[in-house]
Amino acid sequence: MNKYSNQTRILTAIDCIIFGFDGSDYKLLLIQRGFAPEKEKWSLMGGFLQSDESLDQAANRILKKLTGLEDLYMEQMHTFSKPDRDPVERTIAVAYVALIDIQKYEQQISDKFQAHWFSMNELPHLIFDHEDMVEMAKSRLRYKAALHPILFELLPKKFTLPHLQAMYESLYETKIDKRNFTRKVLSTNMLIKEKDKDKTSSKKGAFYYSIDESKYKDQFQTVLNFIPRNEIPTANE
Amino acid sequence: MNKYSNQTRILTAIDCIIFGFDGSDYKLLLIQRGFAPEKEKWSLMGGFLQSDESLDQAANRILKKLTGLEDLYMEQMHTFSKPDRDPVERTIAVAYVALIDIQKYEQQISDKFQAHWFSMNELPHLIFDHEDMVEMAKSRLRYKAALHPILFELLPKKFTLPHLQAMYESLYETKIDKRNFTRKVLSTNMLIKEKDKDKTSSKKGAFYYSIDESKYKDQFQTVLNFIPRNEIPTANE
DNA sequence: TCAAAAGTGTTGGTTCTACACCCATGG
DNA sequence: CCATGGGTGTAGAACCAACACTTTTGA
Repeated sequence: MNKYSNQTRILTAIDCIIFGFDGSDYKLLLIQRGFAPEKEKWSLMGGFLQSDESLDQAANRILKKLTGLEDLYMEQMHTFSKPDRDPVERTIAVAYVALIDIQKYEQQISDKFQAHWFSMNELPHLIFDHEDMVEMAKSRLRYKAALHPILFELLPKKFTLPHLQAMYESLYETKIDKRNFTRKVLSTNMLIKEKDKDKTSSKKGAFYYSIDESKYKDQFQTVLNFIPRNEIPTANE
Repeated sequence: MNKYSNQTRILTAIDCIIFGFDGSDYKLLLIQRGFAPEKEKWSLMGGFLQSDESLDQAANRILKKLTGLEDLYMEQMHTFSKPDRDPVERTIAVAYVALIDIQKYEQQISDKFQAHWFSMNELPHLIFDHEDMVEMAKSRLRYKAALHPILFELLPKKFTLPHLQAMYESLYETKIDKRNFTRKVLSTNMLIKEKDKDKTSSKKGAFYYSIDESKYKDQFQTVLNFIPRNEIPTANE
């Protein structure tokens, strides 16, 4: 097999920005780095691309190893490449964004790995350019969630309308009228009303809803409008 | 300097999908590959990432070398990584999308390089996974252009409203009502009406317009609606 | 003089936002 | 029995899509 000559071969890392929502705050799943440099500092979950796998495979491998979870919503976000971004050795990093249901994660594993959920507004300092990655991921999430029902990936199987609304209000740091919000959300027909109620946050209790998976998939790419127009953010990057 | 051990170091390529619009058709700028394998086959403009540059720098370097153009609209799209995508040697490829004004390109160079504009619907076979890249780029362009005034990057300094409308109609393969279209476009205040007319495509002639750069930049990230709702495509990827 | 493309307003339907009160219940 | 959060309808404004005729002028 011929080879390209006189070209630079470098390391490719994969870093995962993992979002969760606990009912009132957005969270990021971070780990304490187990090796030098920056040992014990907090970082995104990451690893190196191996010779026989694609980036998607690598991202799934890494996420499974560190959280035990598979088949998550995950997509490639951006490749970071400043020559000095890793002081050890030239490395480019492909950032992936995953959205996961915190409850599922907590059932799956507890502290097998030194992973920890941090509130978005109480993040520790992160190594390398991981803070840049997080910023871009937040901005992309805000952009995308304004147009597509992507935040549903963060929800547990059963959730309430107030829970859903809190998720949008928190992401956009705004208040939304609950009558308008309910009407818009239900008009998509993506939600199925359950018979039971969540009584943990009020005496009256709020009905649970679940996702109608087939309608959800159909409509995933359609452009929605859950957020009032003037709250739509100023796009990605 | 310590190094990470036992990790795979691989080549990183940059490939550029370069869109143009000639007044009636979308075009892609392709080159005939000058080295084996697949010598003389058509391919996207590409090159390898060097040790001292970022991906953005590399993409600009490659584009300048091959077209002579600088300061183009260009953004990173996606990183392709199937292990066997390049039969010579494991290589990941970061695809960039550029939008350029064909007229500017034609002034700048002619055939210094074996580059050629192909109509989107008459593309030759491309090497490796370049056809996948083109498909993704088309789909992303359709998605993004439905929401942001990004197609303006394809226009010459002076253009007419029928020209602009043809650009949208061609991308979405649809007819748009010219009264509604004109009203929407002008209501953004991004266009400046010139005093002269383009008489090449009608006897009456159509007034030239140009971009109000500052308003364009302000509004680049706002969500527009030039395309009727039911023509908006089904999103990226 | 006529063919061919440019330019221009209105109306009806839909969608959006703003807004306030009653309901159910656990304590 | 009352405090707390859940649930629901309407009206006015804004926006959108559909629609047809007049203008200009080179050939």
